[in-house]
Amino acid sequence: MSDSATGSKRKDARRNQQALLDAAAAVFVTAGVEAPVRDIAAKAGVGIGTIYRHFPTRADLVIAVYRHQVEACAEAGPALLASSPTPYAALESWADLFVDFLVTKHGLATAMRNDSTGFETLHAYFLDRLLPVCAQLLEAAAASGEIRADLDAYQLMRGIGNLCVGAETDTRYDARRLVALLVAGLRRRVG
Amino acid sequence: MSDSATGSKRKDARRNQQALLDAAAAVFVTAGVEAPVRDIAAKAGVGIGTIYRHFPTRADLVIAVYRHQVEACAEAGPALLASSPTPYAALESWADLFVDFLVTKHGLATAMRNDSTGFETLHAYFLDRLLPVCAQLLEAAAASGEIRADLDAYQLMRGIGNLCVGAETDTRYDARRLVALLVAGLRRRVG
DNA sequence: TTGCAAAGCGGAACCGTGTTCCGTATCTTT
DNA sequence: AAAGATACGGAACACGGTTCCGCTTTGCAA
Repeated sequence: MSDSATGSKRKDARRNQQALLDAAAAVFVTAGVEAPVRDIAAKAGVGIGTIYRHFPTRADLVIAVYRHQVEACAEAGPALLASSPTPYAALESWADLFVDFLVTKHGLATAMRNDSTGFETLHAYFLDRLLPVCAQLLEAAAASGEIRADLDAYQLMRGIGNLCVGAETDTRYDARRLVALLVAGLRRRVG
Repeated sequence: MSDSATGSKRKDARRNQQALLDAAAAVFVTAGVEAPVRDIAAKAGVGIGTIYRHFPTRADLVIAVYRHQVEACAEAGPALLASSPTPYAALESWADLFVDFLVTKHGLATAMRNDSTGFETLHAYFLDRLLPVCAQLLEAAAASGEIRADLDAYQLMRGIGNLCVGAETDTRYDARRLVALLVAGLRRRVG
């Protein structure tokens, strides 16, 4: 994942990398994840070349900015499983958490679906980190008999991600609710 | 919606418009809905200016190309309601139909979510035409007591559309199934 | 048939974005 | 202080959408 690991020899390089991370975080909030690279560079007070040296692809930058939150989301999985009354309840809560994360990051979900720019890496990162967590929740809920076992974690993750697309720019659309409905669709009937 | 209504004075203008529609349809199949405008113009054997004169925005072109199929989808709603055993079954079938339409049009769903180019018009067209149909199905199924009545047609439409994003480029992802699950989530429990 | 105004055409040119590349500046080490 | 390594900046290029305007075609009228 590039040299995002903050370990460089030169002081200016480290300073610039941090400046870029800060600038990117700020710009992402106001202008969305797809903000022009030039804007981020400008905000950080560095040239365009510098941004590309530190983060070879846009995805690397986005990942670096959101790494902590993705990590938190991943760690919440097992935690919820331990603290919830049933595995299904844990799955519900985790889905909520994940949706919140996607929706509050202006355009993140949309960006990840955008075939255009090299966002496949981003997609891959999310999958790598969160798929196992989702799978664990899904399996637990299936094992407890609360849900059907015929949907794999990959599809559920993609489905949740997709439902979040554009959620932040449309007040008539409530992604969290639709995701809840989707998860509810997994539930065995009769209950 | 522009002069898409094939009524022009000059013969060459009408010919070119048809050539553009044919070319666009062909290119959409092979290169997706987001194919470069230049490619479509080239395929039709006309200049770039011509394409913009006939279809002021990309969306107008896309709409013109798919108008028939959208129409068919709209008309299928009432028909299914009449021919299905229950309103809920009709809703299920219609969702399937709609998903098929979106998924088989290379990138249509994705394009509609793409904030970038003027695809809002496209979005608006789909909504105008299909929302009432969806609403009717939803209301019927709610009235029959098969589903909960607390999700409006707009959100369901958006949800279905979103679930179809990227479905054609990922063999591990089955949009139809997820949409079925979402619809199932509407169902009242207990059965 | 011919003339001519209206309608339509083509594509060069412009804009905004991502990305590359290399001469120059800065840092670190000795 | 000098030299080598490292990083920087931003001009330049690629690409796709869109505009604009001089030129061509068409159809009507004389």
